[in-house]
Amino acid sequence: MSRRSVSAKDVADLAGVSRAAVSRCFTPGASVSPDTRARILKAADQLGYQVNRLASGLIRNETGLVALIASEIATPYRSHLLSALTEALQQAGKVALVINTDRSDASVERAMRQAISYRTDAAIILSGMPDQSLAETCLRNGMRLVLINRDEEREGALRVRVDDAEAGRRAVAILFAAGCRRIALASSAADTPSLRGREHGFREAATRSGIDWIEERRGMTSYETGRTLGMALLARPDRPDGIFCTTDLMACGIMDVARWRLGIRIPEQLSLIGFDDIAQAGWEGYNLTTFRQPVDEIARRSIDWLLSGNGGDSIKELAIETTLVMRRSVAQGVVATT
Amino acid sequence: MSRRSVSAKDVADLAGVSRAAVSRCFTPGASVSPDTRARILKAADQLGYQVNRLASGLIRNETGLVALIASEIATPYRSHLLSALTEALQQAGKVALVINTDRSDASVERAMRQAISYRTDAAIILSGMPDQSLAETCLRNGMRLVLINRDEEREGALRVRVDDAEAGRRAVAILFAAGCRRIALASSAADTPSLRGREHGFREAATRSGIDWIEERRGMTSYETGRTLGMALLARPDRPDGIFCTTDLMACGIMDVARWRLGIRIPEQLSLIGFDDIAQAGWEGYNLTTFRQPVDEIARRSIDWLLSGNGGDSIKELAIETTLVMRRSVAQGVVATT
DNA sequence: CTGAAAGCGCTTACAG
DNA sequence: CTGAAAGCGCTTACAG
Repeated sequence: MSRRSVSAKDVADLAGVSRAAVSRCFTPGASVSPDTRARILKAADQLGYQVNRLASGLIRNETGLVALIASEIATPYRSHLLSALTEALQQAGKVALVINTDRSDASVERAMRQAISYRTDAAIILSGMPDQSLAETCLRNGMRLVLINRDEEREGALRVRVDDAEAGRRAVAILFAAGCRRIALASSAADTPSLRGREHGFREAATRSGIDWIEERRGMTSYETGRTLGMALLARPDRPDGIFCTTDLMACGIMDVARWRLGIRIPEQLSLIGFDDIAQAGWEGYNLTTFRQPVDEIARRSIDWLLSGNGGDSIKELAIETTLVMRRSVAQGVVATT
Repeated sequence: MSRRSVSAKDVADLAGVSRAAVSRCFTPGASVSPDTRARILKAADQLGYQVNRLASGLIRNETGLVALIASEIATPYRSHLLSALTEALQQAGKVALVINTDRSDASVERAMRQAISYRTDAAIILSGMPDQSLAETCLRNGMRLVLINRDEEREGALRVRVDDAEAGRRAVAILFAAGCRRIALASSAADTPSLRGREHGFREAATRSGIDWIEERRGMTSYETGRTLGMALLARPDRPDGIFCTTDLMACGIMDVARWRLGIRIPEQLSLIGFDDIAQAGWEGYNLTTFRQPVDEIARRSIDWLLSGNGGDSIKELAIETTLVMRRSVAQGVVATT
């Protein structure tokens, strides 16, 4: 705020060269003689010179900034994904601008405008959805768009999708094979694309199998909601003996309520399957069987796409596969299912 | 990358005014007649104009960017703090540039250079420490510096400290009051200022009280380390009946190993106290008595300081108090201690 | 209130 | 290989 920082001009003066030479010295692949390069580098080091990315972004039309737009970023799954994304971005020489939203359309819109303001090279959206016109504005400005676990498509954007429905279907098969005869779907009322997919797959397979099933959907995706869900599902006389919970975080809540409040033994009296494979699912206190989202792969492939020029016919959809992580929250059934 | 985005010139042309007028229209407090303002706003909206913060940052010498430098950002405590900081920053009209480090000096240095490159208004450092000269470079450039839970001071930077040692001392008193007669300190080998403070307080109080105590320090601060610590401390015949663990995350590991591997009942056979009050500490499966770090307060006060001009004699240190959260991991002792 | 002009720090053809 | 010059999109005195 007070003093201005050292500029290329300062370095040029000290090294006895032109400003252009200094610029070239810091531009990969530009031609500078070894001698002047050495002089410039020395002067730069002496002065503590750091190229001003604001100015260079302005004329090169590439800032190195990538916006990460998400809600509930302190949540285990989200923070893991954010961390992977940030890391992958850094590997690629970019830097993450993280913008918190409250999942309302208005806040997503505000976030997108921020991204435009800073002329980020791309925006990766993990929650909510910008409307079509705003997305077009971004694309028109040359900004690339990645939508993670979103439903709708946006012309020119990359959609990253996980096989949610398939997981829901497999969960039913696993519970059935474990000997469960009355199963339940537990989910939040958040109504996001991912949740919908998992719910849909479950319902489809459960209905088709003819097995006795119920469902419960409440609140937002949180541990607390899991507890509510657990009480609603397990405090009744005809309680289910198997539950597929659309999120590990909620599954932890269900498990705790079952175990500590209702005295239900897991997996002997209740089989439970989650989704995400957050760190806690692997903790000894939970040992939750779940579907793992390959967070690092999602991050890596998203960033790869971002970096791979904007070829007109580049891929528009990335299908990511989850993998089943068998732990100890499902009863040993008659048949081992994978 | 392809096309350039719409600029103030475009808006000016459409509205039939000068570029300066457009600029003023988006500068709070600048004088524009209601009539021209309306025309400009209309044109801007039509064109989808968004002020270029790169350019404005360049001349105003204020970018609105704040760097958040931290390692292990997917960890419960860190992600919570990061989330609070991001949120507070947004409330203040700033935006967070988050930079991941691996806690090595080199990576912190790289992060700081990034921050300088983007001319962030400030940098908030949660892990590691930049060397003096680099910190001075930042300060000289008018960048403000906040050090959270760091030891050393940097002239002109704000240090935010939590009463770590006091917590360590109180933990000893609580364990003693709970009837524990052989207590242990469990910590990671990470050797960060916060950990050192908590360890120091514990040792001091334990030694002074004359109670029988041991300690174990291993690995990095993680759940897994907690399990290792638990095995080391609890699988021995003369195992402690009370443990103060410097981090909730590790305490969860200790608790799980005690309960599920060694069959030790908590709190009947073992009292456990953690630190941080991460979400999991409040989960029914853990119910961990711990010291809460007021994350939102830390974030809010740090940002307040950032915003409050750089008055020469502004405060340089912020002492934050933790509060004891009594849950159910400590045995009911003779006396209730708070 | 409003516009013309200068300037922030950079990069990039264009000559030499 | 190197420098002079133009220009990126903005803001801010300076006149009017």
